[in-house]
Amino acid sequence: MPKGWTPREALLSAAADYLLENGLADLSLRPLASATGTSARMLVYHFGSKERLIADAMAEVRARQQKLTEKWGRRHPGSTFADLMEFVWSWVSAPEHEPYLRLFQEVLGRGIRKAPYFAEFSRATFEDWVLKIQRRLEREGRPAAAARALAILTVSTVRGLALYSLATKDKRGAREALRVFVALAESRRGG
Amino acid sequence: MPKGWTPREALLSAAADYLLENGLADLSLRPLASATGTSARMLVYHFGSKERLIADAMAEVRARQQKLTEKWGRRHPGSTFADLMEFVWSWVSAPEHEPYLRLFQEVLGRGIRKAPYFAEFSRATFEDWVLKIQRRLEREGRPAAAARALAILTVSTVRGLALYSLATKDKRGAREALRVFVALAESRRGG
DNA sequence: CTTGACACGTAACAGTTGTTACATGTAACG
DNA sequence: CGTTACATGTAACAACTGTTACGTGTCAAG
Repeated sequence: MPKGWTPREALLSAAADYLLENGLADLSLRPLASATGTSARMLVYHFGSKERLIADAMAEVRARQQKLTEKWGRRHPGSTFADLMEFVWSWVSAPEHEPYLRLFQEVLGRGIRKAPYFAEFSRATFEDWVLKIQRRLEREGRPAAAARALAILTVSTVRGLALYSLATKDKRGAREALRVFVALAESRRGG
Repeated sequence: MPKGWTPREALLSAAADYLLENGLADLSLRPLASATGTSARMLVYHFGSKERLIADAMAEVRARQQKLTEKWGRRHPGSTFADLMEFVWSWVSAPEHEPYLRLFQEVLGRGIRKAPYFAEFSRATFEDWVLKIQRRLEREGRPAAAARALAILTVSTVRGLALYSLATKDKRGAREALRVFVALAESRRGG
C-alpha cells in the first residue's frame, strides 16, 4: 500500500482483494467494509453506489490479470503450438491464478443472464485472451483467419478443461485431454 | 400439469420452470411463490427450507435435461467423430436448451466457491456428458482410455465454445473454431 | 481567524430476506 | 358426528440490505 494513495485507491485495492477471495455471489457492503477496515458509509461515499464499487473493483481485477498474464508470457516465450498450449494451461492451472478463474466464472454466469457490465467484462476477458493467442499464432506464420479460429478454439478448450478440472477435481483427466488436443494439433502440421 | 399430482409435485415443476427462466443468482422465495401461484409459506411447508427447495428443483432440472438429451441422441445416430461433434454442438447451440446452459453456468460459478450441493451437481452434469460421449467413442472402436480422454476433451471444448459464444455473441467464430477442431480430429484418423 | 473541501462516525431509513406462530379450512376415516 | 391428517392464509419475527441525513473532525487557502 504505497503512501501516496488516496483513500479511494486504498479501498479499491482492498475491494479487489476481497472480491478475488470471496466472490460476488452474496457480496454485501457491510462485511466487505469491515473486512477492509472501513464502513459501508465510506464505500458509498467514495464510489457512489454498490454497483459502481463492483464495476471499479472488477476493472482493477482485470488490470491485475493483464499484468499477471504479461509477466507469465515473458516466462514462456516458446513458439510451437505445444509450447503455446503449455503456456496457456500453466496459467490456468496455477494455484495463484485460481481466484481469477473462479471470479471470471462467476461473472460469466451473471453476465449471461443480465447485468450489461458483467456481460461486457466477460466479452472483454475472452477477447483479451483470444487476441493474445491469435498474435502468437500469426507470428508463427499462420494466416490471420486460421489463426483467429485456432485461437478461439484454444482459448475455449483450455477454459472448458479448466472448468472441467475445477468442477470434477479430475486434474489427471483434464491434463490427459489437453495432451490429446496438442497431439491432434501437432499431427496436422507434421510438427 | 397431470391431475394426479400432489401439491408438492406441482410446486416442484413450477419451481424448475422458474429456475430455468430466472436463474438462482438473486432467487427469493416470495417472487418465486407469487410467480408460481402460491405463497412463501407454502414453499417452506412443502420443502422444508429454501435450500432444500433449490436442491429438489435442480434435481428436477437435471432429470429434464437427461430426458432431452436422450431424445436428442435418438435424432442424431451418426457414428463418425464429426457426426458426434455435430450432435453435441447442435444440442448446446439449440435455443431451447439455452436456459439449461445458463443455469448450469451459474451453478458452476457457485459450486466452485462453496455450496457442496452445487459442486456435486456440476460434477454430475459433466460426468453425464463425458460418459455419454465416451460410450459412443468406444462403440466406434476406440480403446477405453483413449475414448475417455477424447470424451473429456470433446465435452470441455464444446462447453468452452458455448461459453465463448454466449459471452461474446460471436457465433460465427465459435462455429468456425469447432470446424477446426473436427478437422484436427478427423485428420488424425485419416477421415 | 475564517472559509471550505474532503473525510469520516453514528444512526437511522424503508425494504427485503428466510422462517415461524397461530388460526382456519377441507376432506377422508372411525 | 367427531377425529385426524393435510393444506393453506394472515402476520409477524429478527436479521440484513443499500442508501442517506446529520454532525464532526482535519487541514490547507484566503
